[in-house]
Amino acid sequence: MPRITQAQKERNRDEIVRAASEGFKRRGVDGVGIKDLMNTAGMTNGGFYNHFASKEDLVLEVYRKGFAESLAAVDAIRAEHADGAQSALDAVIDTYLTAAHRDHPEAGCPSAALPVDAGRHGAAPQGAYRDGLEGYFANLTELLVQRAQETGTELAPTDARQQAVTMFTQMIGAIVVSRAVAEADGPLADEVLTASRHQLERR
Amino acid sequence: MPRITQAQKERNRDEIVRAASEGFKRRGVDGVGIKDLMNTAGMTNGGFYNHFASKEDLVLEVYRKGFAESLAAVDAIRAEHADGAQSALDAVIDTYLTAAHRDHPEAGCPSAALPVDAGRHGAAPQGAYRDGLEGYFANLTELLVQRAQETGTELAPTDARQQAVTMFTQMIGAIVVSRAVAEADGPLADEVLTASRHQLERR
DNA sequence: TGTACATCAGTGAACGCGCGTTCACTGATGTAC
DNA sequence: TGTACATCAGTGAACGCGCGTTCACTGATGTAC
Repeated sequence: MPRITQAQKERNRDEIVRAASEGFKRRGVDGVGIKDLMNTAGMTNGGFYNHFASKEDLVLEVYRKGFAESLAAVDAIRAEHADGAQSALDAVIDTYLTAAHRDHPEAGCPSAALPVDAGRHGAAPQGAYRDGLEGYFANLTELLVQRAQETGTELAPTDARQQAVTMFTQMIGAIVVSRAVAEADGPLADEVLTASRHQLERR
Repeated sequence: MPRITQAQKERNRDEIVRAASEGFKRRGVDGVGIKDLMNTAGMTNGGFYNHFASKEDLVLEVYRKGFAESLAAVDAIRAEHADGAQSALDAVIDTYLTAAHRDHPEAGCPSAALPVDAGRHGAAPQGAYRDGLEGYFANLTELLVQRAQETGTELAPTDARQQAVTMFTQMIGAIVVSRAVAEADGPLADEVLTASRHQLERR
């Protein structure tokens, strides 16, 4: 059957990255093998190395692409809520801290799905994680500053930054913990999410 | 050389659990093999099954014992700071959100080291994680109620509980994220910890 | 207390298995004329 | 535009390796008398 079109090759590559992104976020980097990945993408194991030098190579690309998509989603929310920073912030929080996000890590934020993996894998993925995290912090800092301007409140830039950092790490913590107990204790998992949502929106 | 004393057998078993606890918290459950574990504990691989039916069995015991120790440490802090709930709370926060805790997961809290592993492993470890988490929530709720009484502040029990939940999930989030970027960006990792520490102590 | 023997904790090689990676092979694509 | 051939993406078996687990073996411990 092969060889195939160059356009098809590109589509295949995208399919591998998509399968890897979902698999890694759901089961962890070590929880998904090349064979699984390639089968999910509609191919067999051997072809993998026509696209990537190694699994680690793919991991790096997944981190990069995952954060780019995730940050694009935040930008989309901001665009939808152009009426004010407050409603944009609430929308980000409400979108992030949902049972849907908890139950579908494969479609969710890499920050929440891969923090422990990032700490354990090589330097390159960790750098990508760092960059993505900074993107979130910067985004949220902007929104906090904007909100302060809109309401005429005083807010020093360093305070805005600090609030953004605590806000996002709290959101990550809530999702991670909620996922950890989701199967064992659904109500507790829900409580963790709603508690953080209420507390963050009351600020 | 074998057979050995019953007391020695018990000591060997403890040594395996200790090695496993440190290994699992540092490298994840899948990151440490039986051979590693047994060598660290001063034995060879085969003897493992004189103590445990399977690796999963050991995992469960590590979760249980890890949380028990971790909660005992919180109790010790409370005992040391009998002068007031405020100082006890601050001491818990200050102990939890340190670079030392971030850099030494093997000696730290299982809640922060294993949340993602817990979400992915069997039902039994997840139940142990849930129980440990509830222990922390209950402990912090008590401290918050006590503080309210001491300062004569109004605090509904449900509010105390919610504050305890957000407090602890935020602490977990801060440690997890700080660890994720520690090697790639030390200053950012420190910022994450101090931001949460300041925000939690200002409440 | 002393002796004879059954028990069983630790040993380390071996098991089957799945992993990441390699490789000879294939045949349709892309290219040169 | 048509033909001849080099390219190379996908195939799937095979590689070495480390995993969790099993097992025959060992010899000191614990026990029965």
